[in-house]
Amino acid sequence: MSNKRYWLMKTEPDTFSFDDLVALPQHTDGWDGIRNYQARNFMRDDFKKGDLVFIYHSNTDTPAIVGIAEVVREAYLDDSALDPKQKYYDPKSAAQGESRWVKVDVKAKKRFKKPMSLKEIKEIPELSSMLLVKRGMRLSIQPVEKKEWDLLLKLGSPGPL
DNA sequence: GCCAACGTTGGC
DNA sequence: GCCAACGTTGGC
Repeated sequence: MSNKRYWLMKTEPDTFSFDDLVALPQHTDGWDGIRNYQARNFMRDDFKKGDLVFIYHSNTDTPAIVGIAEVVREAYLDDSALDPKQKYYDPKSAAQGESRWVKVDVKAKKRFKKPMSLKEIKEIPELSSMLLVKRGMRLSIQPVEKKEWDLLLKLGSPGPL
């Protein structure tokens, strides 16, 4: 487990919040609906069981990192792409008969006692390397460096769910 | 393979 | 609601 990696996943709290994840059985859900190749490739090729993930609320009043989750199941097919009734329906996948997208299962572990807002993160020079603060960076799944992770952990004071 | 048009993201 | 940035699509 020495090669554990760290990640950040965005979610829009109006659609699916950290609290929604916590409320589920085992605090666990499949992270489906990712429809971007770069994000998919991270999940498919690099996400390993035991990796840790910051959950980030985007497109909301105060965008912020709000908690921590753990990867509990590695990549498997995201079949929500095949169902026309689903929000994340993907006609191309349906035409192929197999989803081109994948999901992983994540389990909520800790809640930041002090959510780290995007505004605060931007004010910390040591975090200027984060993809999150780069202009125009919309990637919904991003790698996080260990030193960035450790600093955010210290600042966010993670506690029980 | 190029690239214009279009759709989405997401901060503000 | 605005709109810049970016990704995808599809005609050629």
